[in-house]
Amino acid sequence: MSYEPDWNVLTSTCPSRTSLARIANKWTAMIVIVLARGRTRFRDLKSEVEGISGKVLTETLRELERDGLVSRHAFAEVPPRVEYELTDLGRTLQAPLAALGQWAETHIAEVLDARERYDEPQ
Amino acid sequence: MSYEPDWNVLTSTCPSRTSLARIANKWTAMIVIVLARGRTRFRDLKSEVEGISGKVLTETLRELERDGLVSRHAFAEVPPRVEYELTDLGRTLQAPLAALGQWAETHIAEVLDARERYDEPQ
DNA sequence: CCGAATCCGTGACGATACTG
DNA sequence: CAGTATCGTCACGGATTCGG
Repeated sequence: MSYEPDWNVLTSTCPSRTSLARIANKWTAMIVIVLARGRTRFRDLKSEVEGISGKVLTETLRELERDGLVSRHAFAEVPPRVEYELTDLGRTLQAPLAALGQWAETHIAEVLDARERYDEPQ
Repeated sequence: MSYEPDWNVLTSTCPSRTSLARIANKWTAMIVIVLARGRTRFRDLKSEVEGISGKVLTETLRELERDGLVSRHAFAEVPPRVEYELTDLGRTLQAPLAALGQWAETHIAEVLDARERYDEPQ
């Protein structure tokens, strides 16, 4: 669990970059932000992360499950019910990704101003 | 500068989501991590962010400049020299994105273990 | 030579239809 | 309801060329 300085995301062949690619992603950020509130069913996740398609939600959840960040709980019912929740490892991502979401919301006014200035040089 | 609760990255039409999409990105994260060390020229940026193509680096820097996170300084020399640095706004992103990079490096062993378990169920 | 534009292939993403 | 499958589109990303 100690920090391993040999791993460097800036090195193209370093495995840590594959992990960065997964977590530095808008869908991942939004899904983790919602899952931070607690165990959530697929359907609710889909409606809370507005605009995500079922396909992309499924794929992203699979990758997060594969990386050990999310656990999947399926119930043998009709209609089916599947719930997802953050693992202990996933919960360590909660704060960093919530910070990104907060940043976007807090600084969007400055960003929009900058875009205006950039888009109309005159 | 106060937090504006009307802005919500989970809402598909909220402008803050476009900002999240830009910052929750692996290339953005790596570029900001390198720029955090100080003003850097294009060529050095390209070699420090291993594996990034010139095209993607140019495009990402343009978008970061447009969003007011990075400033561009071009010199009329031969060969050309262009330097990039974080703006004040961009520096507020330094900590959150460095945290993501740190997370990837710190937890990669656990992630790799999880992948192994997921990929060979037996 | 460095920075950026151009060309083009691949893969991500969304929409729809269908199954258990 | 929770996927899976298929397809069409389009942005991302790499290789190459251009410009200064």
